[in-house]
Amino acid sequence: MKLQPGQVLHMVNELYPYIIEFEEETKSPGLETHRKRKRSSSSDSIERDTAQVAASGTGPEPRSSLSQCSVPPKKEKDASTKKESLGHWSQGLKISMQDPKMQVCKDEKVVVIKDKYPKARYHWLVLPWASISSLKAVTREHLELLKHMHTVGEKVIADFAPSSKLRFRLGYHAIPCMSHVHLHVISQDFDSPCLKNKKHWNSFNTEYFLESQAVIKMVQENGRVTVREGTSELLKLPLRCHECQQLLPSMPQLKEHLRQHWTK
DNA sequence: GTTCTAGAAC
DNA sequence: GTTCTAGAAC
Repeated sequence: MKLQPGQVLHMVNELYPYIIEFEEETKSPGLETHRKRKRSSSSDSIERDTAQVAASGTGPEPRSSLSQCSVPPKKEKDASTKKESLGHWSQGLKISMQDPKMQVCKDEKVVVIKDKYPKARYHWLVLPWASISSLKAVTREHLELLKHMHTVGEKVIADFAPSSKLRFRLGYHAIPCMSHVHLHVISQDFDSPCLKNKKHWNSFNTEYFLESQAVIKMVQENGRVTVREGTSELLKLPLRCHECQQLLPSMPQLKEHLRQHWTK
């Protein structure tokens, strides 16, 4: 949907059934900082506006206005079948990273959030503000950004993990499910109820997990990130302990085995 | 990415 | 009979 000049978009907090996204404009890079500033200030004004709308609009007949807002018209079928652009799960990071409640820390280039389903005691994601869909889209232009993401990842460990012998790894999934480039910063205890299956395990404990340093080196030398053929098959490999290489026959047994490596 | 669950594996 | 995995989700 496209707003026409002068058209007014009314939204009511918590009641509006759609997610509002502002499409990235592909203009000259010189306008970038200006655009960013403009967007953040406009979102401020949107929050104020919606507060006013909600206060005045829900006064006399809250029930009727609520039902009007929350029931989407059925003819909007094409919006959901379109492309995976709006509320699709794979776009979840784009929404989480904008949510101040999710943000662990941020600077002018990146934001850090906690993984919504952490696979270890400490599991953060470092995301660039710039919209980079995946590692496939990464070029030498992003080299400094990748280095910065790594630095911020290490800073988060220093600032938020208790000073202990807890080991961390920083890296990317070779074939991520979620859109928007994100650096995993994950402690090596793998002590988490969200760690449930072979895919979870192997995505962090095979070559499916690309070390941040290796990715940086690859971009430095080749100008892009290439993923080996058959990488998706790595997720089906047998379960092997990352500390002692022992093979475990099932996830419950792997999780039980991992306990013995925890520092007590 | 997760949830759910049929049926394989034990 | 119970545990566990792996594939569908409209």
